[in-house]
Amino acid sequence: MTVTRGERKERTRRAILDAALTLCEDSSLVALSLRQVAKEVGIVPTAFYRHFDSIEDLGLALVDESFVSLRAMLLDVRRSDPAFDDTIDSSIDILVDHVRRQHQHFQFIVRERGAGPVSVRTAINREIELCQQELATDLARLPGTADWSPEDLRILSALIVTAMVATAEAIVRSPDSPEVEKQIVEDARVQLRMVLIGALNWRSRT
Amino acid sequence: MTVTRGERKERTRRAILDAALTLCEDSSLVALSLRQVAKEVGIVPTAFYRHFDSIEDLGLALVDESFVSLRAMLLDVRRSDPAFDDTIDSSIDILVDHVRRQHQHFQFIVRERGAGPVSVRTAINREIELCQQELATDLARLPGTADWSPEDLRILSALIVTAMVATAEAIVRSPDSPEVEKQIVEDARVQLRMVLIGALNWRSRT
DNA sequence: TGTACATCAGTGAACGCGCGTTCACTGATGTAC
DNA sequence: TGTACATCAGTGAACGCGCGTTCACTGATGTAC
Repeated sequence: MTVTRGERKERTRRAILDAALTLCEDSSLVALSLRQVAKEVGIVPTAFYRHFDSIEDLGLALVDESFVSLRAMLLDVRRSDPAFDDTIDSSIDILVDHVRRQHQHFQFIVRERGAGPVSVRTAINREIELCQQELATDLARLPGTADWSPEDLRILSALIVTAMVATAEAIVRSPDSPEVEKQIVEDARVQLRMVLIGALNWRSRT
Repeated sequence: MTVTRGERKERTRRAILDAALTLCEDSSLVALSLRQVAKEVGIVPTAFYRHFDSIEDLGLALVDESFVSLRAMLLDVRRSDPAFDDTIDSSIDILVDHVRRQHQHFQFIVRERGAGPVSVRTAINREIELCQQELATDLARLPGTADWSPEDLRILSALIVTAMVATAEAIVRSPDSPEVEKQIVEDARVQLRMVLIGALNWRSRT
């Protein structure tokens, strides 16, 4: 006995998750059928139920998994902490690198956030809100934001997250052309600089 | 004869478009069936074909229609042209007013942009790109941007469009609570101010 | 104005297909003794 | 170590249902004379 029953089950579960992510590259979870997933994995449709209650349940598992990889990225960003101006470049580099390597996860998040089953949408939006809050506490440590109100930190954080999500979306959507991607990344750098220049010239009103 | 055959046909077509928009409030076009639409309208499924080739074809018609109302909004924004600081407030007021009144169109655009059939996604992204270009030429007329490069105008325009789309998304997604909406609108104002302050302190490098 | 014919939006039956879900099952893996 | 039993991931047949699409049709509206 080289592999246990538990290991085999875990492998099939993994294959189901991967198949769903792959099938979701072209369309949304709401257009995905249990039978399509089973066929892609190479199991009989009823075997699906040994692992998930429904496609929606599978979707929630994919949300968890996707945010694990996104949080790993945010941890990388937080760890790198050089001089101010480099922070922008290195943060974006880390984002782009993760989007490229985990493009299925990012694509899943950005698409299902608006289009998925209600429970999946809710779960994703809650996670993104948490990311915004974490970013806000990070921003509070930046020089120049000492006297900001929590409100303004929250608003700036939301703006940055929106811009970065849009950047990730653009990369994921763009054809695999290095030039196009380079342009998107360069645009993101400039946008983030504009936002931070605005922020540093911003007078908190409370 | 009070109504002509052409008028009757137009009414049914209108009813199909409205039914599709209503059914798309909860889910995406890719999860919408021809039979659901027909049932909602009160016609037999086959009658659908007198008006559209497919759900995808119907989707493209909805894209056209949605951007007609969005362009009407942009025209309103462009018309109102008072002092600089009021421009932000009045522009956002106009946006919010349109989102509230045409919320089906806005919801359709933001959801199907990422989740719709490929042709629908492509059509929406092309239209949004046009809006960005138009905004860029508007921004060029603002005081302080005279020496900007076309590149930087384009990038700023993209950032503003991203932030406004996110605002529209948040309004459409939020419960019909006046307080929540007020908060979203206030956040959008602050974000736009931050961005423009950043922009005016931005030195174009070409 | 009246009649005979053409148009065409909407009808209703029928089709084959993929769907989610049920159920009793198989046989390899795991466990107790 | 060997045997007898339990577990359970995956099987395969079957179900009723909604799907897109075909086809021949109806009957009110429109047009030509």
